[in-house]
Amino acid sequence: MAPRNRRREILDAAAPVFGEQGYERASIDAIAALAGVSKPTVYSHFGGKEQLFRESVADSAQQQNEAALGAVRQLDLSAEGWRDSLLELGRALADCSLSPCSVFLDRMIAAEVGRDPGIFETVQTRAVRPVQEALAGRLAMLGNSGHLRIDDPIKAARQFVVLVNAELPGLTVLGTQRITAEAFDAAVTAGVETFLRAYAV
Amino acid sequence: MAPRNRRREILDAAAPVFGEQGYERASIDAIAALAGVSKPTVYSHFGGKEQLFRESVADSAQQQNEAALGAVRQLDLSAEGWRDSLLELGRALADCSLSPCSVFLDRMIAAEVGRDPGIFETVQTRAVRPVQEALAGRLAMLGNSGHLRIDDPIKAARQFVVLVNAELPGLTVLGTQRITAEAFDAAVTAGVETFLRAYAV
Amino acid sequence: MAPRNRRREILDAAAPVFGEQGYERASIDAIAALAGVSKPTVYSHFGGKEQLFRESVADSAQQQNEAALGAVRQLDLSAEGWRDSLLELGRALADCSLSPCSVFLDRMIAAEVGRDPGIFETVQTRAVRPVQEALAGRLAMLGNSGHLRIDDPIKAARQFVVLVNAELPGLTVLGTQRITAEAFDAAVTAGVETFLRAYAV
Amino acid sequence: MAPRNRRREILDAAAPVFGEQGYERASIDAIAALAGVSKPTVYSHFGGKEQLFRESVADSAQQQNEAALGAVRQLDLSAEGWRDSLLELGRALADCSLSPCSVFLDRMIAAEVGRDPGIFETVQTRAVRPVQEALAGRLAMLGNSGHLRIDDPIKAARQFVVLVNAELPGLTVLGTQRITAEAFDAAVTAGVETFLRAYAV
DNA sequence: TATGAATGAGAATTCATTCAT
DNA sequence: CATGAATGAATTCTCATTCAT
Repeated sequence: MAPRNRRREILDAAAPVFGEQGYERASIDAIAALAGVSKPTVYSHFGGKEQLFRESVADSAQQQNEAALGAVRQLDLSAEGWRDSLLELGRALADCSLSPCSVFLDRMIAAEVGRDPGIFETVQTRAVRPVQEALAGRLAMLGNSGHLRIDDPIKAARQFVVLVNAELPGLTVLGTQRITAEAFDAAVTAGVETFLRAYAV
Repeated sequence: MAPRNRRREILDAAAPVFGEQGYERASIDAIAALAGVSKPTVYSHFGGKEQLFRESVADSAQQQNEAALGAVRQLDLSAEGWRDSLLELGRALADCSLSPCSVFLDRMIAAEVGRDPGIFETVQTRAVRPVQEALAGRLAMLGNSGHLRIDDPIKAARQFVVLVNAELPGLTVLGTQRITAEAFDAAVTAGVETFLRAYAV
Repeated sequence: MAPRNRRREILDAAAPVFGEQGYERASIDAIAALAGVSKPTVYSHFGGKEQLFRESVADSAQQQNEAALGAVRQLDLSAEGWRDSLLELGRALADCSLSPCSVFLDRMIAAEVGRDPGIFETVQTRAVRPVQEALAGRLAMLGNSGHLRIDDPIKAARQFVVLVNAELPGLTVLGTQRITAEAFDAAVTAGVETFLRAYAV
Repeated sequence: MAPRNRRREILDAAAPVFGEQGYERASIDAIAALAGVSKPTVYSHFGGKEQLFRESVADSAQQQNEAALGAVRQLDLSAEGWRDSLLELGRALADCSLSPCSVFLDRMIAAEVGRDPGIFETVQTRAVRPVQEALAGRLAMLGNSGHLRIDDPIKAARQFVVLVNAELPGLTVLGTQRITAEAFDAAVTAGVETFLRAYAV
């Protein structure tokens, strides 16, 4: 009844539809139906499919950002806890990568970057870089504490992320298949261990 | 006149069209026109758009496979040469990842894996795994020679690949933008160095 | 603040929008925006697009009527002045035909008479016939004074009008293009002269 | 069965639909249905609504041209017959003006000239001017034979046409209503007589 | 086998019109 | 009264796919 936040409802419907069907196959009809509104309402709020798509990507990037940033901020820098906490951070970031939101983003930017290069920049700016920089900052602190040997914190952060995620695309068929907790843990641990072998003092 | 290899001509036309436009936007008309044949000819050879797409993906995966396998086979295992050669292999694999063929595959898989998970398996089987296994074999040999400490060769191979490619998507906007030779070299070198820090004896 | 004459404001906005875009293309949105009111206000005042259109046509016909009637009333019937004055009247009527209001009416009638024959009758009753009758009356007086040989005043009036306007549609592309004063004068004069050759005693 | 001339069939269907409904209201659906073909066939033959419209107008102008030119060519220039023949020509031209084809053209150019000024020029070039010039030629011959006093043949031709048609729009509600033969004859005769009073020697 | 011509199904988008406030 | 928000219906256009030749 209460027509509270149509915009929010439409965005929440757009993300999974775009994510599952892709930009072209996704129909405004389907998004409107899932949002429980009519097609013209979508148009009056977003202007058109392309704009809705861009806003949906930006919105998902924002959510992605917040989730990942939260994880990074919880990294324990203490001498006793940092190793376990780094593994935990690896798990959290890998979990973020498997979230519907992130799977959606990955698929969309891969598929649509040719048509609209702007979305790549959007996602980089809103989600990837902030997380990378936050993570780089933490790694630098671990460097300063003498726990890690960090020459270039941004590079190290990027490598941490790719190592942690190295096996997941293959195991989850790009996020479309479930995975056991054990397999997940093993994959993340393998990445973190290699990172530590390369960077630990 | 001589309709020698219609099939080959159509596949060669399909890859760039699918690669640039994506599955949905690519039209059989465009592919037929680029191949210099008429639409029904495409249908008589491939049955339909979906099948043509699958065969195009498989075909590109095959090419991708051959290029990458060639690079792996040239890895020099000698005591004097293996380090430089490993860096060279990193460059070659990263170069493969930026080839139109590979960019095409990445985009297609990302876009269509939801609709047809089979293509992921196709590409894994035809391109990713053979290369991974070949690379794993070489790394194992370097382990046996005492140059590297390789516990799980497949895992090491996967990590080598992700480290080598870690920076490239960001630098090239997923393969859509050119990059200077210096930037390319620096990115690859950073990956190989980290790999060596983690794995070298 | 004072919502004095909403009705008038909407009619004044409707005429140019209908005139420039045509019935179908004209949107209530555009009219409401130009009038500075909201869409439902238009509906509460006029009931719907069709009715608004009819009222707009009737309103324009009224204005057209008044302008043309004014010109006819100024015809000088004196022995010395009637010839020059008749030419002047030709100019005035031709000028009316080129007014935005008249161009609007012509376009609307042509476009919509099939859908709503009533608007033709409206315009005939409110604009065409009153002018024709007034002009017929004046021509009859010139007949009575022995200056013209008028058998059927209404017919003569109609012929006067068509002769005076004979060249204008072609020269102005149905009122959409400007025309020089010389070309205008020559066109009107040619019509009046032929009228006089046919009707002058 | 025999898919002889789709193009012709579509044009023959387009004219009445555009003529009765106007450009905007006319739907490709309706035209396709009347032509007995499917929508995409219309698109493959004409590219789009706008182009179909232009071709339809040009086609109607051509038909209009041929009918009217035929009438003009039959004008009898002999001393005994020219007066009766001129009246007959008036009837023929007036009849042309009431043909569905001509009514269509008049409505379309009036309604759409603002949106697409090109159609006005098309109709002028293909239908109006050729007829005007042919008629002007004939009137000039009657001038040379000493039957008429023709100063400017083109002007005379234009005036002949407007005089002959002066009453018809009003009587037929712009060609949408039938008219008795008597009324038609009286209207045409009135126009021709006035023309003769102005131009006969 | 190759093709020109045709089509059925479906997509984005727009707009007159109506409620709830 | 005036309005912001919402919708049902309709329209143009595209495309994969199929016959008849």
